[in-house]
Amino acid sequence: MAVSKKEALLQAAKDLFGECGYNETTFKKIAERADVAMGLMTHHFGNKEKLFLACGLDVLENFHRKLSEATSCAPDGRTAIYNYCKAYLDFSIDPSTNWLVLVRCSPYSDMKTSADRDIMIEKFMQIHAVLIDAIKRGLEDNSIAKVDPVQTAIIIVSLMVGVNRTRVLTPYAPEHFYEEALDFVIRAVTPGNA
Amino acid sequence: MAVSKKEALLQAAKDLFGECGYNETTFKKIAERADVAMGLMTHHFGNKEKLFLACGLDVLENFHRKLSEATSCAPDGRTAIYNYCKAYLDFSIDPSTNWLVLVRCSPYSDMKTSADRDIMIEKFMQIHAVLIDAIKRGLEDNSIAKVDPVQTAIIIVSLMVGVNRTRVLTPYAPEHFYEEALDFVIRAVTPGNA
Amino acid sequence: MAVSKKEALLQAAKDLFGECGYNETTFKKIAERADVAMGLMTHHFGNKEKLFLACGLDVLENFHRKLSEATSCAPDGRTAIYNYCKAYLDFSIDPSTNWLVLVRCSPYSDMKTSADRDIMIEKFMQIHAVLIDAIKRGLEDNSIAKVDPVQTAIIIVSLMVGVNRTRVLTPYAPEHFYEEALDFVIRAVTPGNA
Amino acid sequence: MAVSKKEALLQAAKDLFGECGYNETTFKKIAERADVAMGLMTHHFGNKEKLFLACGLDVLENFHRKLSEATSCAPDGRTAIYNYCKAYLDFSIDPSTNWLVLVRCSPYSDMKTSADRDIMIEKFMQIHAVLIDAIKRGLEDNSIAKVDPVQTAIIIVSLMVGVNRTRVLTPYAPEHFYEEALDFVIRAVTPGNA
DNA sequence: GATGAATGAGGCTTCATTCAT
DNA sequence: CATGAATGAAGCCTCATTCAT
Repeated sequence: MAVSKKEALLQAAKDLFGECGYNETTFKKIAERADVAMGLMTHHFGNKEKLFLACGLDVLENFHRKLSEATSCAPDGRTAIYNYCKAYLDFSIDPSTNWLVLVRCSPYSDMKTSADRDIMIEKFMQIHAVLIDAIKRGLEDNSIAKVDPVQTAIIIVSLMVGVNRTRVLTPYAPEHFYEEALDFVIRAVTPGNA
Repeated sequence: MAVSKKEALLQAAKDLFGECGYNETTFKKIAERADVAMGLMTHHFGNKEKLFLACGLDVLENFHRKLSEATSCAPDGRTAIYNYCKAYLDFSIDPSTNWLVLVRCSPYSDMKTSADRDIMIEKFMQIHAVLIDAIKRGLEDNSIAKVDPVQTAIIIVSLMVGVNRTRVLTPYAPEHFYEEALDFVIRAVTPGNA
Repeated sequence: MAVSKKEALLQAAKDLFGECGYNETTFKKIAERADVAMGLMTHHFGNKEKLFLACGLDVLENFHRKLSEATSCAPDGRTAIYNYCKAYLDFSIDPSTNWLVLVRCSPYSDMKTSADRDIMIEKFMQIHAVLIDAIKRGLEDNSIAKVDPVQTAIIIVSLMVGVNRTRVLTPYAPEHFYEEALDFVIRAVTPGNA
Repeated sequence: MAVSKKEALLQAAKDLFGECGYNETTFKKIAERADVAMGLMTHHFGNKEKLFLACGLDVLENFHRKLSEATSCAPDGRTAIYNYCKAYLDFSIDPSTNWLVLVRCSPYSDMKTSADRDIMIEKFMQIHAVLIDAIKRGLEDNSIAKVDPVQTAIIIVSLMVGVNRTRVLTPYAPEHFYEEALDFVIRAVTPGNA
């Protein structure tokens, strides 16, 4: 068998959570798409929330890797920030990443078990950490203005969250919206602008 | 009776949609909190989605009014933009506004009827329009840099969306986060920074 | 309507719990026998355990009334004890009393919620109390031997439990088994036998 | 390996049937406690009911042996009866005997296959037979009153059933309850009391 | 307008049992 | 003998919605 049934299940779940959101994604839909029995889900993942957690973490891990790669190859801090944002936005519109899982489902609302939520929160922290490092690097090599790394990182990530939601959830995003957003970020951190 | 049963119902619904999200908010919970019969819900509002629509529009109308007031009293365009963002963020953390209705429930996921969704989208457009006007004013009175009003408005709103989600849904927001975000916006539109 | 649907539901549940035991009695079976929708069960009784509690208490209340009547009309304590045991055994083989609910289902095993179990335990205590009072009466009017009323009551009830189970659950009970059991009890409490 | 996997399975099953009852005891729980694979269950025992039968018979065989030993060493019939009851009650509160298997699970409700049930019933008959023999012995050596051996045996066993249930399932049993019950039995069979 | 009993489809989950390895 | 992934029927319960009063 090319992929195990467990993998097929996880992929089907990622697809459906991203397409339909948490509540509209039913065990039946997942089982049908993965072509396995319904009971296999609780067998492998325990329950719906744990399955969602597995999906979310899977996406976040790939995301984290992409962001790390993008920043580590940058020649300076400012470029690292740019690369981070670019990688973020690219990832968010690449259908193969199942990014929508994290947009259509809310780790903060759909996960009722606080232990599971904490795992997710921890993973998100790592995403922030990559950007914080990039900003610190920029401060050291003087490629960006003097800003507070943590505050700035969270604002930039928030901007990414916002523009991404605007693009994938609403009809308001104009052409070249992502490019503009990248400009906006760089403008805000470039020395001489503060 | 001070408030009509219909009003009590709408208020209970706004509270619960904001607290629990769309799916976890049931007719029974709403009826109990409003202390009315379940059947009164469909009687007055038709169905759950229409009730949610009524809640969302109610919040959005108050939101729109607040934003309009905030921009109209500004002495110049740049201040209008600042006031807009300030009013946005203030509104979002004022419990009496039931803002969470729009955060915990997604007009894009929870509303299955496209007609209802269109009404909501139209209302959101008006929110954007207020900021676009403020930016145009800033371009005319030269209080801001030369930017594309629509692009910039959507990016700023996206930033508001992002920082708001960070603040009300996650544990990542540091102290003075909203103030920093306001600075970030002003920095990005002030002439000489572009 | 002669009987309300809620009453029909309770009766069907009593019948089925007695016939099939707790686990083999399903919502579907009950709903079908009562000819109502499945959802009406949780609407009226909350959940399966609460429904079972309602059944058990209903049977126990009738039981308690029968035992009280039987003892109160006795001319002396010894007869009161006899009447109690007779009423107990008669009740246990009268199909219209739904006694089997308490034999086929175990209030001690099938009720997972301790609050519910406590309610049941309390009700059983009242059953014991009736016999304790009869024994005390016998001690006062000297119609029985000097025995400890509580100890003796619990042993007699235990005997009732045992002979009842033997009769309704096993194939071992010979003819006139209940009469023999009554003799056995009276023999053990009659003065001059101790 | 000290114990075979089959033995480990049987022991785990006896423990769990006694702790949780028939329905709450799942193959998964048993397999986990015995630390063997689930599939080994059906492999060795066929199905759940057969496994339960094996557990019940195992307990009953030990029980039968204990009762036989207790009566055979008695100097007279009355003592044999006493020893029987004492052994019964001692067995019922010795955790190592897994007696609870026969209390928490009902051979009459939980075994749907009548063939299996018949095997169990037959085994229970042997339990009765031991007491019937003791009573007959008492009639022969005049250590007890003139009673019908079968009737009396079944009543005494019923009493054992009842007091045992009172002790292990309910909170009603007072101190020295078992001693009192033994007295009660002896009082009822001692000559001069009838 | 107002009530809440009644409906029934559908969701998540459990679990004995099978079977390929 | 041993494993545990896989199955699928069935259970309990939820809940928006209807309707007679």
